[in-house]
Amino acid sequence: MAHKVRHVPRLDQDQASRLLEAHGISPTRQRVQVAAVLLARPQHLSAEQLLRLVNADDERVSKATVYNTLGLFVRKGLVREVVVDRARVFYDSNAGDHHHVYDVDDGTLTDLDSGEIEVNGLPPLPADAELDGVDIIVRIRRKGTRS
Amino acid sequence: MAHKVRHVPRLDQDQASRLLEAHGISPTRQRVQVAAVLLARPQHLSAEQLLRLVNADDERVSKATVYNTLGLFVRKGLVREVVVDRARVFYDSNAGDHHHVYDVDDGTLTDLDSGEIEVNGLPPLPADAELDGVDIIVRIRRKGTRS
DNA sequence: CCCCTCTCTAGACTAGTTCTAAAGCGAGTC
DNA sequence: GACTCGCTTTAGAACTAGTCTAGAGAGGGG
Repeated sequence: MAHKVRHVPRLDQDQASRLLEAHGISPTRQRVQVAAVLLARPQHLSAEQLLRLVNADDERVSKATVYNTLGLFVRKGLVREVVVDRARVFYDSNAGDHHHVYDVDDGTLTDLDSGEIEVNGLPPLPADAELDGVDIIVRIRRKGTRS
Repeated sequence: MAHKVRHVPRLDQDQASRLLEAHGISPTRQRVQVAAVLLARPQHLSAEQLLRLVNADDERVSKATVYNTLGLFVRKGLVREVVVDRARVFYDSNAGDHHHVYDVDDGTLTDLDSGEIEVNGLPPLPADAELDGVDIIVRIRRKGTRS
């Protein structure tokens, strides 16, 4: 049992570093770890899941750093924040233009390619405002779970 | 200073009661108070704002009751819950089909008539699922506030 | 008047997130 | 190599929105 096992899929460090730099983020050890886990594949993770996953192997990144890092990644456009309900914020490793289907009953979030959906008739914005994004969340429920 | 002043716009009690009953909610004193304030006009209030407003005059409704009552109103379709960001859940006195513009900088929420906006290409749902709703939030930012 | 059910309440509790103050790190300079 | 400066990370405390609990109240039959 002495060999090192990685339980969590990760990008390799160089690849993660390059992604950070490409977004103007200086690649510290901790940021690279967080990015390596979150960006390993298309997925939606909460801050806490990510904290657990990052520290699941030998790494050590503090809670505060995970939160700071996620905030930074979002501001820099590397990942996307998806707010689905009161108690659930997900970080989406796919920052591209797409929307989500949220299953209210089991809490899962699924991507919706933005090619599949189309929005027309967005109103003109106030002159001093600019568009930050359009979030569409399609909420579904298992049949018969209405109160 | 001895006269009773109502600082907060409210529906009259009978009207509020009737609205509750029409949605299958038994009109207790507390529920009527909450409804009278929230439904007085089209608006978006957080649970805490509502708690303060309801108790601003002579009324007394506890925090737990305000939360329970809002949850009930949402389940019964009397009001709508709008989740815009991590720390902000609004209750919308307009439960009809419409969407929202959220100003990221000042935290205000504005209605978008659903006639103005149109969504096409919603994917087919899984067989055992039904649509709970489609939320569209257009996020705007004052120019030059990008980090 | 009693009982049963539903509702309300204060206040304790929880979870998720942010804050704080101190320590660590790394890139340039001498 | 040692010094400095600014940025980053850290542990843990603090904060906040919301939920839970256990007991009190209210109202409608019978």
